[in-house]
Amino acid sequence: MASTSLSTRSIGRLAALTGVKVPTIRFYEQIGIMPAPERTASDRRVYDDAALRRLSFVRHARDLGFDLDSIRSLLDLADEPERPCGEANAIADRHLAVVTGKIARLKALQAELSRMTAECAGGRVSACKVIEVLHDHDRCGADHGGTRSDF
Amino acid sequence: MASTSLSTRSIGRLAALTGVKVPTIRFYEQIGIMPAPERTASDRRVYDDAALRRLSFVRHARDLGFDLDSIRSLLDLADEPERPCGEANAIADRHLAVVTGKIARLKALQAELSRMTAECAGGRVSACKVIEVLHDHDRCGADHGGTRSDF
DNA sequence: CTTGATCCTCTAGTGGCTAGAGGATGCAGA
DNA sequence: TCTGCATCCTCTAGCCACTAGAGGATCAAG
Repeated sequence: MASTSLSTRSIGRLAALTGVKVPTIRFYEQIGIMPAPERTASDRRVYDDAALRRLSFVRHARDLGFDLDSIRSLLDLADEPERPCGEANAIADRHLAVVTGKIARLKALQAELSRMTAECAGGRVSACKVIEVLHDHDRCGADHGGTRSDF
Repeated sequence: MASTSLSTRSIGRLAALTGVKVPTIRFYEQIGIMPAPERTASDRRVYDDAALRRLSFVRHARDLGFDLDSIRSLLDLADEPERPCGEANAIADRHLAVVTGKIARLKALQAELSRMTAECAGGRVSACKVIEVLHDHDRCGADHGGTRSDF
């Protein structure tokens, strides 16, 4: 195991170290993702190394697109090394499926959008393929039937 | 020109025809995407064919991932067929670039996530690749440096 | 001592809806 | 005619993950 340094830092320093913005750190504290840290006499937050590790974890998970609820579960798991890791895998798998689905939908959109813009000759709106496709969905390739959900 | 039928319908019927939910139609009216329609004596909304066409347009544009601000611009353009369509094309092109960027980022995430889950042997959390990668970003393939933005 | 960076709390806004309260109206069957 | 349910109305609040700004205290450098 590496030596555990015992330094502390302000919220701004923590923000710089992790790439998480200062208001976001306070927000994470408010919603319980980060624990309330110690304070100086003048009420400033002081973060220890555990906080630094935890926030880095959160940041990396957010970078990978996990929502804060999943991150809460992953943090709980990370705190108990003896538990089996099936749950962590399940969370990651679920997220992977979501990501894969999004890619598929976005690719369909990409195809449709490039068809739209490629076919437009650049005349007047009355002859514009972009507007036309939007007006008359039958002229659109794919069937984006039900779920708009998110992108 | 095709014959313009002169039928009308309730908000529920309009919702069924377009696939846009009733509260969403009211919301679109509130924010000015849809104009305030005529009302019956008992204050119920009555939609004509122009409203039906406009809402279908909005729905298709949303399906393609355009945000409501872009849709506002596209609606303005669609209402003036004599204007040149360059602006419509520009909006679509900008959106296409956004979509293409999202696909690229999501593919990187997909690769990282599947690597994470594939390498996990299914033991305890202490040996879990998923948790490990999240803890130590250096073991992660890609560099998701700055922008988390949206997914 | 002054200046400017950083910190504090608090509220409100973003996008694009969705959910629910609390009530009025409309329409079909018994 | 009554009953009951579907649909409609307005209004407010909530969702996610932040972000922005007001209004003020404190700190560190020159």
